[in-house]
Amino acid sequence: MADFKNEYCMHTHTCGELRAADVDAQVVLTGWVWHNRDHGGLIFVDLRDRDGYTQCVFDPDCVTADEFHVAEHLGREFVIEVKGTVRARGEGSVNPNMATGEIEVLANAIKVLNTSVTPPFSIEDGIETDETTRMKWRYMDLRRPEMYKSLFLRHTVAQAMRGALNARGFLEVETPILANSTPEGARDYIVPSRPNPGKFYALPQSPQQFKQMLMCGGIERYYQIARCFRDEDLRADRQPEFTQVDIEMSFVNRDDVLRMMEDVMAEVLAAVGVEHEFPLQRMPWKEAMDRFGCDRPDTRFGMELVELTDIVRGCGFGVFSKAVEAGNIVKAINAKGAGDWSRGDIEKLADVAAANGAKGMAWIAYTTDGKEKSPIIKFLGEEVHEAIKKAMNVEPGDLLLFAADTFAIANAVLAALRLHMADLLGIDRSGHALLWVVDFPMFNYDPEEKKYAAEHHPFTMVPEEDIEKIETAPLEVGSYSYDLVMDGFEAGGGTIRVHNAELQKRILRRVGVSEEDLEVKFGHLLHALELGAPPHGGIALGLDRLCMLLAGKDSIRDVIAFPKTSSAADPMTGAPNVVSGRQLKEVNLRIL
RNA sequence: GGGGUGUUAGCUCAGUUGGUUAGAGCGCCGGCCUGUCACGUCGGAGGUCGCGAGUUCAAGUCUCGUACAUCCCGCCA
Repeated sequence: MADFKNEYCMHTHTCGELRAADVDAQVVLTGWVWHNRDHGGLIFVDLRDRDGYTQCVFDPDCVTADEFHVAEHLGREFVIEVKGTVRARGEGSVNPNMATGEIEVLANAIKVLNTSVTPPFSIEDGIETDETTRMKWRYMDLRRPEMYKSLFLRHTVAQAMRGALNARGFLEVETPILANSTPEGARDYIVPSRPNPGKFYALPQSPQQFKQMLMCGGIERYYQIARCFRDEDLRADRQPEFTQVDIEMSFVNRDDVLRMMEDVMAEVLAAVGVEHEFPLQRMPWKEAMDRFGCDRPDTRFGMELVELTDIVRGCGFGVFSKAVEAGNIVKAINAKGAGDWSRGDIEKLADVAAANGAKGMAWIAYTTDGKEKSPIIKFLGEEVHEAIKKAMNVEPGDLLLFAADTFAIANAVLAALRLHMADLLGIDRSGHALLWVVDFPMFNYDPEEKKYAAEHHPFTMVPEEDIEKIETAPLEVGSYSYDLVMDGFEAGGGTIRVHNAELQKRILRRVGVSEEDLEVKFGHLLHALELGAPPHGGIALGLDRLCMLLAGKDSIRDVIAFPKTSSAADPMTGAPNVVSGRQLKEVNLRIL
């Protein structure tokens, strides 16, 4: 119900707020015609606005013949103004399914403010209309109550963020959209500079460098609800432009940032009516990988990964024993309840494994009537099989799925299978689970490019005792990094930053930055660190993902007013589009 | 860049082994109807089967290509 005054507008009430207490009131409603039920001598019109809908009744005794004729010919989505009297509905005609179902408005005047052609789809919740159609007429899609609800939730989250951060001394500061290309990282969106022929801006992938500069500028506590841009392929949870709640603080350590974020999140969740325990669990990255196979575990259900490398070492099944010999790992999950599945259904799971890089997928099924099915039991040997059953806590009705591969692939495969099986088995994943994943390794190694890369980013502080290993044992270097994980999604991530110029140079060299680029690309940062940069750190939250999860949607498109399709296009406006030859010439560009 | 699924009326979909005039529900248009709320009821209109080739006596249906959407892998510090 509206919680603001109906002022500065044509109506006296919204379509969602009239109640029995308003009976006999003279009211003016405005809105869209939702459903029109013409009974010949009596017409019911459900009038809808963002706040709800109200039944308006047209009786020929109460309006002029002309006005009754108008009411007879109202089409869907006509925009009208109705003046009338609130009256209680008669016995038996109260509608308990609608908020305003106790009353109706007996019209004594109607004015058509605008007509409408037939809408391209029904303005209702739960429609299964193709997304291209919804996006082409996005303004019609937005009239659906659930879309308004999602945008309202997003507004509530954003305002709660602002309120919580404002109360803690954070300044909202805007940083440039016309920025510089980001060294490494995602592909940039680039913008030609007219006064600088041949030179380009890049839209920011995040305000990372600017917020560090703000700390160097003595702002001490900054936040921004910042649009970020990455020219990479889309996913259900990835759009080319998206929104981060970007936060940075000076004179803090990791624990300070995490506690601050927990306090802010507690206020945000309270604002949208979600309960969660605080402080949040802090799970080391290694533990997340071991138990869930990924760095953003959905901890709302079990089916955890179990490492069997030592058990199958030297066993008779070559796929396992050779993997162990090669220094790889063997892990498995126990999908309880799938033991009676057909061989065909189980083999289909290998597609999921293959899509994530597995060369095959071994399995053992234990039927509820005590039988064992598997292509591999005969190779394992009794002793090894028994050890596996014990390690996996096997009972009748269980299905074991195995991965034998590198650390990265085996974990990725089982992490995907775990989520896939949870879906197929209908495992309850309602509610929300937030946790921190901490202690990411500072570097990872890309064997194809034969180089080290930063796991988070190269501005991340490493623990004092690991600094000497940057050159000697980079994979053993830890980091002050943290991800906020919610329901299996990375809802945010951050680090304590390097504030020492020499250390920053060592890290940048480690990830392959040349001496020349140290000056050209990172000179401003390195100079800032030499000029009294305070210890600082921060975090960025993915506002779209957070709202998607809180709204219970499967895609961030449902919490973005005007999202892009998978080809990064907007069917409504037609963007992107060609530009004139004159425009190209002005920015010194020629299309190849 | 790769894989899966899909594209038939305004919307959501069905369409058998390749075979007569491509169907349904909703919506739309018209008639009737004074208590409905997914109103009811009678009648009607509405199709480049995404696009382009090919096979065939014959293609919505088979083959190839292509576009777009959607999910995933790569990618996303």
